[in-house]
Amino acid sequence: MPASDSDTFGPLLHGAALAWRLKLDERLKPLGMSQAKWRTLLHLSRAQQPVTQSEIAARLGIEEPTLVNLLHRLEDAGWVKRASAQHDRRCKTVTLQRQAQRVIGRIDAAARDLRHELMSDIPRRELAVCMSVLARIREKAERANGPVNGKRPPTLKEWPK
Amino acid sequence: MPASDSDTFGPLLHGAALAWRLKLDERLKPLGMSQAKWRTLLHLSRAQQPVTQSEIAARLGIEEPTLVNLLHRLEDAGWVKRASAQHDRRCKTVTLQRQAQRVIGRIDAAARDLRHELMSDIPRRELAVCMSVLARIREKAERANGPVNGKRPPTLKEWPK
DNA sequence: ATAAATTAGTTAGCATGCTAACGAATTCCT
DNA sequence: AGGAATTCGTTAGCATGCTAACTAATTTAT
Repeated sequence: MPASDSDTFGPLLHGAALAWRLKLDERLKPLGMSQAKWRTLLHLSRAQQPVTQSEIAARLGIEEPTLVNLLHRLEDAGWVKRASAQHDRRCKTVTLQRQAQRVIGRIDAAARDLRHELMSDIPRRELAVCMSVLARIREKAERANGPVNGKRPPTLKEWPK
Repeated sequence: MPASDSDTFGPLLHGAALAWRLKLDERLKPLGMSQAKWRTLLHLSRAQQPVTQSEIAARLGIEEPTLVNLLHRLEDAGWVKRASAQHDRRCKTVTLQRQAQRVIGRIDAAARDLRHELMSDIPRRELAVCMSVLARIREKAERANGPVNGKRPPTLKEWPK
């Protein structure tokens, strides 16, 4: 079933992304997990060194406040622990709890299964084309003559009045 | 710049969708608009007949409660008005306000411009392949052996205790 | 005719994302 | 040394999506 003309690119893109996330969330829910949380844990489990919040945010491609929120939920549920770093008291290091290390394999498996189900019968070539298109679009959307000033406007405190 | 192997499909898909939405929101913000609101208005402006909420939700591919929320904001901002339908007192019809009809052209233009900027230099063939891949993935993610029971569980009231 | 089922919309509560603005700590520059 | 700038994490407030559970109205079936 080819994508019809009435199905324009924008909605199709958003719809596919949303449907994927919801389906994964549905599968992970019995494990007390969700996509965003899982991606975070996955990154932590791969890191050899202790990791700071800004590193995680950068790696996941989300903003710091978003991550703070996410970590709150992960911490409340006992998946991770935060501690102040000694070398720099601004930083906090985030580490996996025991429980998380034990369960993470099963969670990864569920995510891998879904990925396989969704993409396995799509020819390699088509997938490659699709990815390159998406990469170009994301690239442009992230640049695309944004607000004229590349720099953020000064904070109120800097211009006190 | 081809999508690298390290950029796996999932994050790429979500990233592209998010980046697109944020960029459009950024452009529409000066007009007091956003992607979700604009899609809703667009549908209303195309409809010849008065439209009910469930029709809109179905057309936009979102759930009813999501739409209720959206309409609240649109109504508060004076873009649309809701009224009870005569033929069926359960229904409400949603109509565009004057103000909306006047501005909607400019909003569409902004959305069209962005679409053009993001996709214009991508070859037609590649776009078609990408869309067909996305359609297949969305399709499967929406079905993909969900919760075993195709029917929703009964409400508490139906099984009073 | 009436009890049961369905449909339309709502409310409540959550998840995931954002920007703006801020405090505390560190680094940089003179 | 000391003020300015930067960096890290936070809070507050919003937007967009979801599911669960509800009320009110209508339709269906007995």
